[in-house]
Amino acid sequence: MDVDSRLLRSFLAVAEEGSLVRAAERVFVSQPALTKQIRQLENRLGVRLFTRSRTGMALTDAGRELARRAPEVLAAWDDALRAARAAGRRTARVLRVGFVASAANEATPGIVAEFARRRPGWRAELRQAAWTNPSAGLADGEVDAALLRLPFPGQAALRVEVLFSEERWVALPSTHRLSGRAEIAFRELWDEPFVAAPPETGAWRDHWLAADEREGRSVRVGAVTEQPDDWLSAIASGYGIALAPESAARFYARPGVVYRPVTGVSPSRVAVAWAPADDHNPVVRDFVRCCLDLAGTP
Amino acid sequence: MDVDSRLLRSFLAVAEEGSLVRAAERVFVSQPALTKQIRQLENRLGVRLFTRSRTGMALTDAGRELARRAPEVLAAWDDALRAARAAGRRTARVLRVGFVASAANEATPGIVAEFARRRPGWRAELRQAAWTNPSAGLADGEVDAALLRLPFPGQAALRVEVLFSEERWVALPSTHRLSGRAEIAFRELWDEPFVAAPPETGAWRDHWLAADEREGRSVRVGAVTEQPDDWLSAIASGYGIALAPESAARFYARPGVVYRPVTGVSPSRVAVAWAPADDHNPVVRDFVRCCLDLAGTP
DNA sequence: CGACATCCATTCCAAGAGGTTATAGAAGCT
DNA sequence: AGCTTCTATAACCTCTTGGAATGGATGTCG
Repeated sequence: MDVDSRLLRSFLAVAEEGSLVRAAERVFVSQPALTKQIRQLENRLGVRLFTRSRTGMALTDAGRELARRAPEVLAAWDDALRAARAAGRRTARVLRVGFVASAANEATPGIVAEFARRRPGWRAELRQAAWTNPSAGLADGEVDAALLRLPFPGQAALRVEVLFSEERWVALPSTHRLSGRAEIAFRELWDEPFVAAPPETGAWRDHWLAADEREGRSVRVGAVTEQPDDWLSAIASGYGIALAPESAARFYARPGVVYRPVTGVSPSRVAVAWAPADDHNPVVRDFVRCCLDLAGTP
Repeated sequence: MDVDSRLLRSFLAVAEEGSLVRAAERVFVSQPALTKQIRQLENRLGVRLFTRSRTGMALTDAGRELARRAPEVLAAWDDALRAARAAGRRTARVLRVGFVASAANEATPGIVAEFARRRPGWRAELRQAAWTNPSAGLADGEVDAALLRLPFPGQAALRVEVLFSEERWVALPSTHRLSGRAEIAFRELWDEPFVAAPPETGAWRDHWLAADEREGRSVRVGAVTEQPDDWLSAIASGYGIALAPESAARFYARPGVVYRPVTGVSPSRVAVAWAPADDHNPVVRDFVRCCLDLAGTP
């Protein structure tokens, strides 16, 4: 009765999409591969899970039953694996800290050092997350704590402590007509194309487009990027401009890109976040303490 | 984070046995295969699950955590698959009925026919179970109902209705010194070697050895078999004798084996059993009804 | 003290699972 | 009729996985 959990995930994707083609691209495999996976699952169960037709794949009774139960099974599964990993980290005395690129700043090395001082024997392991993962792996248990920019999707389900605020500047190609200005009013940028984060990052994307500080005007998106490198390239190549924390001017300097202060946009806030399950985890608490203590003293 | 459930089962086996070699034979794979499976699981989790030594495999903290959670995850998994299968059978209008070989009798075809009459469109599917599976697949959800001999292991967790009683006879090799007798007292057989069911069948095995009707004397086991064919062969070859229901004389006649009435042993009881979860399942209830109605009328 | 037994790890090889691309086939839509 | 949009199939390739044999380390026993 052994089934790879990937089969169940594929099954759920097909069940939810109602189509092999759509599910295939969601799960990042080809459509024939999915066809085979589903058939394999059906054979192993000895039960038809879908009725096929030109209009797509519709669940049978058996399929509906499986689709009803599969999510919690997969969740329990992931939980167990996560718990094992966490236990391993505990004995190895490693605290995993995720961060999104833009949250890196001058205080970070100090925080890590201070943590090592307060927790002898422990080590903070930093892992950078792509922008498609706006909670930096906290939401799915990949890390124990995260340094983030607010707001981010899933924020409500996590504990968050704001560390400091930082002005938002704008990153321009050096060839841009405004690149010579010492300071720019945000309203001058309303009609510029922007380099944006992927749509699935929701509120986070909107924040960096300052979507709600444009007095209702819509945003022109000139490019979508997932990583700092691509982001810088896109700006340098003139696909668009972008808001960025002031510190990006130091951390993400690159020929062809200039950073200028912007007036008329709210500042950005950097925070440390952790899972509610770790509220009483002394190691996580210590790390958060370090962050708060060092936030103001770069 | 996809993991084949087989990996988890292997992991549990190693965790429980504390040894790759022993776990390997329990899971029916070679030891190198298990070595690889465990390492694969560890790599995928990024955590050591065992500390290796010549004395065996000892769980790490992470391993202990996983071992603690894995069983219920696997159970939930199996439950979900079982539920899907059951749903499929429901729409296909198939009732699966397990039976152990010795419970087959003259009434069985009548029961199936009567069930088909009462539930038009439905079909009872009979599946014979090996003696190593004394609940005939009911305990693990393979079947919806089962025809069994009492007592059997796991009986307490199931619903049971006795259908009828039947005398126990003895099956002897035709060359046996007592084979000419028309009737035999059980005490005359106390010192004979018996052909027995595998040890894991517990109370069921003891019942057919009449272990508690020997006034304390221990049983000599001449052979262990798992299937009727082997059982008959073992008797015919003189490895031992065995108690059997009277109807076996008709259902399992074979040259070289004779059946004789025995006095001094209690009769055997045939029952229909089902899972408590199906208490209100009208189809199962109907089937049970058919069994009860036809039990007395071969 | 040497032969042996008992672990787990490693190597090599064969078989199979599972993926991809290309294509077929069915059926609605314009 | 031609086009689109589904799923199914075929052909091919790669990588995984399991088995047998073997190695290495370490107790154990005569």
